[in-house]
Amino acid sequence: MLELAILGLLEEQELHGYEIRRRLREELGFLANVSFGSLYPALARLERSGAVVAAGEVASTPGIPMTGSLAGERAAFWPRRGPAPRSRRGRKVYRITEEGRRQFAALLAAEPGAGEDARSFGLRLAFARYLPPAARLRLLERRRSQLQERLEAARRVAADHQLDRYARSLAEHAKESTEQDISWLDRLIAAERSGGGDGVHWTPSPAPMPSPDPSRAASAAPSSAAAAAVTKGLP
Amino acid sequence: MLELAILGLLEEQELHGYEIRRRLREELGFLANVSFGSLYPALARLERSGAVVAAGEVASTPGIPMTGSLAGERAAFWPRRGPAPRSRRGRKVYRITEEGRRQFAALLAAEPGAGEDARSFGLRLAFARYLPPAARLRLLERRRSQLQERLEAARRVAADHQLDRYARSLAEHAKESTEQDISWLDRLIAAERSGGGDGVHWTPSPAPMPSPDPSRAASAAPSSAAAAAVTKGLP
DNA sequence: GTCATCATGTAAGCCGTTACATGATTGC
DNA sequence: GCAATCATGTAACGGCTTACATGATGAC
Repeated sequence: MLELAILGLLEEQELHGYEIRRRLREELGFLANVSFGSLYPALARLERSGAVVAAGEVASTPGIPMTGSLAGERAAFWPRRGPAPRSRRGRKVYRITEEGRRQFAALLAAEPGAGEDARSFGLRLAFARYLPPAARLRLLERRRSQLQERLEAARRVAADHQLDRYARSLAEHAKESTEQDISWLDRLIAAERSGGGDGVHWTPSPAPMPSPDPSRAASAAPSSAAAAAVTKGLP
Repeated sequence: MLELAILGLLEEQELHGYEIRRRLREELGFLANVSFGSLYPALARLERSGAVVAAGEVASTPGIPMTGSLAGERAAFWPRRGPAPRSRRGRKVYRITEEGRRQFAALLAAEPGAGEDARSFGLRLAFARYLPPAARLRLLERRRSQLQERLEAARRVAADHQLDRYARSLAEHAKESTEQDISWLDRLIAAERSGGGDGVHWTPSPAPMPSPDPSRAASAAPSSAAAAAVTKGLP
């Protein structure tokens, strides 16, 4: 989960840990309170598995040899957006690798058996543009059928006469918001079926991206995949 | 959390582990997939801490001495509701104690600093009838202010032009459902303020309940505090 | 010079999950 | 007798949180 979110953010641009956390908090509503205690170890894992590299290390991609000037090398990887970097030491800017893109695509497309909650779905939807249209549709429909089941359960509960006012109100509210979630999904699915074939919204994730062009970090970014809390899950 | 849910269910009637899990799944939408691997250890902890006792053991409440016939003693604690008990061995029927009621009241009233998510709130609301009116109001208002903050964050995100269609849709949906949650809460708060003072809905939890009357298990129960998933949290 | 913020990390521990192991009861 | 369901538990492990430790930079 965290890995997926991190890789998704890094698909767009290079970032350092602190900044990743800020985006997680401010832009993705779910995962709002990931702490450094889980973020940094996650980054370390990703680095060990070869999914990301810390800036300055040009990975094993040949063609861009190190100059020998570490400082110069690192300077080239400072994030360009935002106010000029203020602190320039201690920051470890991470970049996603080909292997990382592969992992990202795999995580994104993974169809988790039972453990798909709203956070997981929301996260995947936020990065849905990296998903091939068919997988996107499956994601939406899988979610829809889960919500449908939940709706039926909610209806059963709400039908219980014996609930006190609080439990009843809770049950009815649950029923109603599930209904609204479903109709939202239905709109998304319809849009996907009709206009979806245009391919406009598919940025193939494991794209051939042979030379890690530094200018990409500065210019690419259709902005962060942001999207606040669908989840009632967190604060 | 789990402890709170278990104690809440046991406030109403005696139950054995398997049945507790069934209710958790079917009636409380959150906590839908607690597994035995967490449920049984939780029950064991509660038993060790004196919050619950297994049927047959009359706790340290004097006045109802053991007859010596264990089988007879246990028979008196089979749950009376539902179809006649089919399997009659291996079941450990738990009953809440005075100490358990104390713990329940404490857990229910606890004001968790930051870690209050929808599950936690939903659970507390489901058992809100055990909360004194003032605490109930605080619970609702605390939740409202959290949602208010979330709404503002969601608005900021939704205002971002650069979102792709999926992230945008997600952000807008999040904004709208948060708005609806807030207006639902506002209705609850209003109801609480006006009609709330009647005391009708307060069953003081740590009530004096000196002799554990077996008939209570059969007759009391204003039904389980049930209420399905407010949480988008789980399946 | 000191405070707030930025920035990275480690250690302990909680809470829960999956998977495994066991056995009784009922229906066929 | 066998399978399904009911019923209880243990063991290993995973992920995330809290709390702690450290230090650079910039503002005042």
